[in-house]
Amino acid sequence: MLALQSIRDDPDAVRQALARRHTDVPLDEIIALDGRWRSTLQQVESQRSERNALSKEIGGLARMTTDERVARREQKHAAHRRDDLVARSAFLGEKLESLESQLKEMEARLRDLLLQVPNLPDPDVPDGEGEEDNVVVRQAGEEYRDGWRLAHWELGERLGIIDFERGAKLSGSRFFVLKGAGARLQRALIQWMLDFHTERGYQEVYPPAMVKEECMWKGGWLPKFAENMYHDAEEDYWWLPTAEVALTNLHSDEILEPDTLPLHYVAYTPCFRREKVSAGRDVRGIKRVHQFDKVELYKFVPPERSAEELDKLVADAEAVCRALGLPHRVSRLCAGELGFNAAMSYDIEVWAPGCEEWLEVSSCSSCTDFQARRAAIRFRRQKGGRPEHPHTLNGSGLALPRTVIAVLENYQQPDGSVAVPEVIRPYMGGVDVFPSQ
RNA sequence: GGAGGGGUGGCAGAGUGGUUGAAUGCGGCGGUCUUGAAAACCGCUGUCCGACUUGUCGGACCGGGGGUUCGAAUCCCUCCCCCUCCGCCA
Repeated sequence: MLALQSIRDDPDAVRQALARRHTDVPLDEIIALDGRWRSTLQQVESQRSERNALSKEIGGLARMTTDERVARREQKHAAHRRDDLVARSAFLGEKLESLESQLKEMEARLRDLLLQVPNLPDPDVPDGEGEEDNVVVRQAGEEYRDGWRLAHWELGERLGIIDFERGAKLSGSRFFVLKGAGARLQRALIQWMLDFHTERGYQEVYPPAMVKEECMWKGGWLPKFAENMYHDAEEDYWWLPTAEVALTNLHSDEILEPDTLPLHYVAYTPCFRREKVSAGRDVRGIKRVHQFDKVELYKFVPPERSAEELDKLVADAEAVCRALGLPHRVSRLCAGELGFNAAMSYDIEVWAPGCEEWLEVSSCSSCTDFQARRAAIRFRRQKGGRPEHPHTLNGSGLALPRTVIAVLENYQQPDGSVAVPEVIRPYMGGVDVFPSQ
């Protein structure tokens, strides 16, 4: 959520920044409504102030009428005056009631509008509308093709480690079953990644996989992505589309004490997405599925450190690719490609030489104070200091099924077997190759 | 799922429907005293919103929402959460 104050201060700057996203935002309605809201608020508050003063006086008079020490005559006088004030207060109350209900309506509408506005792109984000405008900032390894490599769906089936038919039998399309060494490989990757990031200073977190609807609003996933998430029909449970939601909300409605920032978290969770928006795309293989696992990195940092921390976050995700020996590239997203919460993002893609495409395995973003404001997360620099909103950053480190794809396709041997990356072997119980069947 | 108990400031804990943003204690910050520290004493010590002379004024907040009333932390309804006991269960 943007600060209303920043829109008031410089509406044109906000308008121009949002225009770079190429989406419609109800900014004019917000500005107009805010003006009406403030003038109504002033009326309401001055009337409340008047009523409070009357109440105080009524209270004093009421006490006089029952006080034995007060003369009969004066009690009578006080009672009259009290009745008079009560009548005035009642009249005031009626006027207030209608103003207050107007005010409430405006507040609800204003909030509703404000929640639809995405974050402002950082000035350093390149212009552009689509994927083709993203800027590759560095690449390690080649986008190689050598003819004989199988795509993971074929390779996985031949090795007996990915079972699409049974996945579909259990749950339908876009579900899969991993077996034997495949299941083991994914588990090994998860465990290795958690250890990897923990050693680099992230604290491991195991959050719930279902959260309240409120968390989706606070995390910036509602209202925009309602179509893409699963939720319980009877109870207020929403399945995580990413651990990011849980991690954002870890500190919602909190004021963090001095010296608690920065906070670096790493969480492994399953993630659930409807993929309604992408219906028909990537239906083969395990690239785009309804349930997948992900190791997520998340940071809460003081605003002045977010740029530096974003670079480090990207570096940490890249380090995973490097350690696994996967060809990868990093690109800075253009303004039109930024997610709703993000002010700046880098995507990390690994090369999959079997299906011959770049796979997005991580998207690292700075959400500036946007999520923190939505979720009411604040911190103090010193004891008793003014609370401020921290910046929040998130990124995958990495998304699993796609990493599994990349490992299988990059490490397959001409004889049909698949080697296990060096760093993963200790987690595979000594297995260093999946033999061809 | 059944029965009962409870949600008040950073914590503990008061609070007959009317000068209660809220007693008191602890903690924290500042000061006096002291060579220094402790003790003692004194003062300060929440969050959000609005207005403008930017320092002050006003408003809101006692789990959430609604109601009664001239006026609600206090009364009523409803929801949520926590605790205890019983049942069930990985």
